[in-house]
Amino acid sequence: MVEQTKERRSRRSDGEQTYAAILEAAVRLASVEGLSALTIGRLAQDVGVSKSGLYAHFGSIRQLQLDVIDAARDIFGREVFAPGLEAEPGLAQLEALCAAYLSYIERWVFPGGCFFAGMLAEFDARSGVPHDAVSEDQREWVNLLEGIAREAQQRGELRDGIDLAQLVFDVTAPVQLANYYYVLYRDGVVLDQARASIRTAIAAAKPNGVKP
Amino acid sequence: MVEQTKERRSRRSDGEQTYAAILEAAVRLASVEGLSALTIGRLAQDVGVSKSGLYAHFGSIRQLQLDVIDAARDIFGREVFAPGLEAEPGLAQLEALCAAYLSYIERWVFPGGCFFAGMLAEFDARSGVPHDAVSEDQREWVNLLEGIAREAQQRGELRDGIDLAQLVFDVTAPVQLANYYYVLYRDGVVLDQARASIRTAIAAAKPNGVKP
DNA sequence: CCTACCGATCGGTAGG
DNA sequence: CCTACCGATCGGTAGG
Repeated sequence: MVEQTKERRSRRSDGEQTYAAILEAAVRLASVEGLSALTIGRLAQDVGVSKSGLYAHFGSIRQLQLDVIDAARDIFGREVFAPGLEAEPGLAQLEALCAAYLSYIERWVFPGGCFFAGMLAEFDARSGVPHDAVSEDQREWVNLLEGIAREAQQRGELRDGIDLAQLVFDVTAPVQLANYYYVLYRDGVVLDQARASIRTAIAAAKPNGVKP
Repeated sequence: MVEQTKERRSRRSDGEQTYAAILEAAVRLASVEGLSALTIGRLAQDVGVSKSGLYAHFGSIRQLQLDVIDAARDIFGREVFAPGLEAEPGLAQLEALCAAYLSYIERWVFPGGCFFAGMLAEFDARSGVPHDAVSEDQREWVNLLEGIAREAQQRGELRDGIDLAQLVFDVTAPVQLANYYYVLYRDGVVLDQARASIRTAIAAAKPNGVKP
């Protein structure tokens, strides 16, 4: 009896399935127009439910925004962190993470480009919960990359006296700019420019690399 | 008589003065919260006029947005282009423009960081008039810098076979990321990282510089 | 999950 | 420049 009920419900619009469908639509909308442009009314119309239907799932627009951020984090983890971290720890992993990021941009995982690059620009100058979430997410990226750079250093893959934070900045800047310009112009040249920039920064960090 | 009338009007809220005050408030609001967050009602309350008072000046929210963009362009020209272009044509000018940009960020010319970096992220994925304006403004920046790099090349300041577009990308990426991170964390370290990044890129472009 | 509703605010207009 | 208004949409709630 119980199983039958479950089956019947999941064949239609099961609660979880609806929730996932709503979140996916919300993430896509927020990635293109910003989290601030995400309204209950528009989203309800997009998904084909009533406004109060959305309130049953999220309770408030703030909670919806938080759930959207969490959903985007899952996607980023799956599409960038996971493949990037499969590489050998050390410089190879730093390169792999940058490559995974550029691939994620190139494959239009989000229709508006990197969700978190969008959030960064949308909330950097404001205060509040989304600003703090952006702040944490950027710290997480930088801290992860600095940890990987430190691992590379301990493995002797870096020349003496290198500034790890500077190295992370030097690979983050090109991937970030590539994201905005790729979305704006939809021209892959900028991805190649970012790749060249990263190659140069990593080559310059190696012991036998050119010293600036 | 005419002069007296002019004087009396300018002592109060002259039309031009009101227009300028409205635009300044609008530019500041848009720089922090985005051009999409700029509403007639909020702006009217901020400035202390009625909504229809704003319509007398701008006619529509779209026109207000265009006027805001134009006002921001003037400020950018005065604060970045003008001081940057005072340097000697060639590599010195490329360096000076980047330095002027970072100074403009550091001095909080706009309370939300670089107005056009904000616009880039807000409208890169949308279509419409603001998107096209963003597109033109970014092209203008890149074209100006590429022209300066070409001038440097003709003066023999660059090594053979250098990719001018790549050089421009390599100095634009750090200033762009520095803007977002400086607004987010309000920590000048990121400005120094951008300066170091630019120094390296320009040094590597010189004939006697290190070749990657 | 739905319909039906709330006050507030949106862009914009009429008339002065 | 103002008051007074328009229909549409906002986030959210009541009651089912």
